[in-house]
Amino acid sequence: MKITIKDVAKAAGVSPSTVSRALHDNPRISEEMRKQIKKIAQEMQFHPNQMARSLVSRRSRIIGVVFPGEVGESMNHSFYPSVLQGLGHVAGARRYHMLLGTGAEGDSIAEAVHQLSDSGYAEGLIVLAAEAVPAAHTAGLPVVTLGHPANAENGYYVDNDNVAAGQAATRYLLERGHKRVALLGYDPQFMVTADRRKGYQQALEQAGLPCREADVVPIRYLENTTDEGKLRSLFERPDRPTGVVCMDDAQAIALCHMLVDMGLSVPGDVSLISFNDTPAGRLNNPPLTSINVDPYQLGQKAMELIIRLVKHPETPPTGLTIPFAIMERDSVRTL
Amino acid sequence: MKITIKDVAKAAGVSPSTVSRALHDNPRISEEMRKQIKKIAQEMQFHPNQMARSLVSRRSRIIGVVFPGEVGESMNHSFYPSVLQGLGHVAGARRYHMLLGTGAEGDSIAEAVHQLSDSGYAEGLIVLAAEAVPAAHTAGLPVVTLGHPANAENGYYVDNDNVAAGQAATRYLLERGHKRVALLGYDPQFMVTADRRKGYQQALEQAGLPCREADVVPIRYLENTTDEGKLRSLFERPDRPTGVVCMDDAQAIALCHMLVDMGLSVPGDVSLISFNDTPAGRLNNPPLTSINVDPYQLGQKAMELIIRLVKHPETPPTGLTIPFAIMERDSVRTL
DNA sequence: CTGAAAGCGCTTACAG
DNA sequence: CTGAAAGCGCTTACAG
Repeated sequence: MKITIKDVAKAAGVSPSTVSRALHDNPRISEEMRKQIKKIAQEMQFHPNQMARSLVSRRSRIIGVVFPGEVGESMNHSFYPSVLQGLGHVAGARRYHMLLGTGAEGDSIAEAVHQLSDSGYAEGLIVLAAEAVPAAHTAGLPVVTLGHPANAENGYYVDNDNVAAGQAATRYLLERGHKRVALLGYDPQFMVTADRRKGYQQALEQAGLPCREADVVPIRYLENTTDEGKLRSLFERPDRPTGVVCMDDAQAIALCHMLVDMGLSVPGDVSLISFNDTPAGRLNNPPLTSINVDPYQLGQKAMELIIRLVKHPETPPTGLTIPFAIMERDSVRTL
Repeated sequence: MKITIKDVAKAAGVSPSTVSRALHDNPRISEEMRKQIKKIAQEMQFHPNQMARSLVSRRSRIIGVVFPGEVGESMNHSFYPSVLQGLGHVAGARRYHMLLGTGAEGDSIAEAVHQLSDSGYAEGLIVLAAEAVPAAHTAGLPVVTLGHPANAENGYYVDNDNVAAGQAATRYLLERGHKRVALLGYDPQFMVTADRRKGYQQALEQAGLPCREADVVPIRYLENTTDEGKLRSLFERPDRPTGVVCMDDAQAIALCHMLVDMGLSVPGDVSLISFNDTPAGRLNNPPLTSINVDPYQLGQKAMELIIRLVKHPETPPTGLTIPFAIMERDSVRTL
């Protein structure tokens, strides 16, 4: 039923070897033979069986991709879709495929990695999280992570310089006359926010400003009412922050709503700068000044790196840093 | 280097056939032998080569998934991430993998389908769009689409009853005293919006209300200023609509901004009901009354259907309808 | 209950 | 320039 290389060989009156070579543009085949065979293969709608091909070549042209959290969950973040787009474009251009780390409900990222490497299909893995991936789990597959792992020297990764970004965001506010700026969304569990916090502190120090414990609000989402209470009280104080650096547009938007609800105006009373430059942030009122971390390029570079890596496993550890840009809009006021 | 079934056989002092059978829990192997072999395999960290396995079994346990538009692009829509989550959960539970339709910049959905089926890895395809997929492109692979194809009788698909949904949304407004309701976001290119429009018209007719051409605004996004102009003029008229059905929360949010900008209040002057029940819609001020089409379940059912289909290709054409629900919030006022 | 053999569909030295 | 043969790593009738 399914047509094989033998069928083509028979139809062309040659051996399977010759067909194989013709299809691969092996130079040791006469020009006309090659054309002839290709034409026949085309007519017969022959598609070489990838399984067989991969079995001998040891190359599947498949890269496994694992997302943090549950599959799709992280997708809601606008950051990941852009990353995926970057990954997809270079994968497509290089004729590679992406295999998704699926996983039953509640599976951890380690399990997804495990499952993907065990599948035996992927030649390499892209892990969209900086958490160290236990080498034992990757079954020897090369891995590139998005975000630098704890021991950056030994890893393959693509990342922003998040301490520089945190510093830049903070400085942006300081340079516009803000003396008390808060940091919203710090989560010690995530390297990204830890790095940005570091930059935040540096900027404060360099400006000779104190770094108050109460000013960094270590929450991730505003859903939690306890946390919202903490936030509210921060802005109820007479010496409230006049500027805040938010880890994500979504937080900034929620904060906006809260402030307006409290009778405070943005940027009239409080200026906001955040991260990720999302569509929602652009649609916000006021449109958010936000740092674009170039997720598309992060994705591109990650895919390029893993492809290089599967082809040349001896590639020395590599860390790529993608530049970020402050997108100036209307949520920051100069004092 | 990479350890094979032969190595395990040698270590266990049996033939490869026996190892294979033990690993597959073939009943014709003694209990102790099975355990023994499994233990050894485990210790040796043996992972059977999937390529070889698939080559003989003709089963890859891989389902190809193609998204509309460019890879990742559609992900920004919150609808697709949820679908993906549904797909991923059942795939994971059934030990299936998902292969993404990648594609170079600007590739069409047809090309993605083509590329995926040509890859030879996928046993079946899920196409997240209702556009008819030319059979010629699928190379005989079973396909399930999200959204009913033009000729629903012959297809395999999962969908909402979008005419009922359009009708329900419209009726929701009519029942609350609205006499003139507009429809925003109609795009003849998409079956979904065409179906909803049909439902909108039915609701109007059933209420004995006229269906004015000017009241259906056939645009997709509000980015386009010309379109915004058209919209504005619609609401500048004294007999402006008091209610509008939006195809998506994002449009409703943008419309909200526009109305506020025009000095109109939501829901004071204009009531809004939209589709997709997104996080952004919930965070909007006011929170949006929106129809949840249950994308997660759409994904689950689609994956279940394709898996059934690859196992039993003789399954007769099947169309699954997923129920929707109106999530009542604060963007609709009773007149 | 277990093994030897054939085969899945391709590729690639090895001969010629 | 082309073909016959061996082999990629597994599975599965076929014997015993």
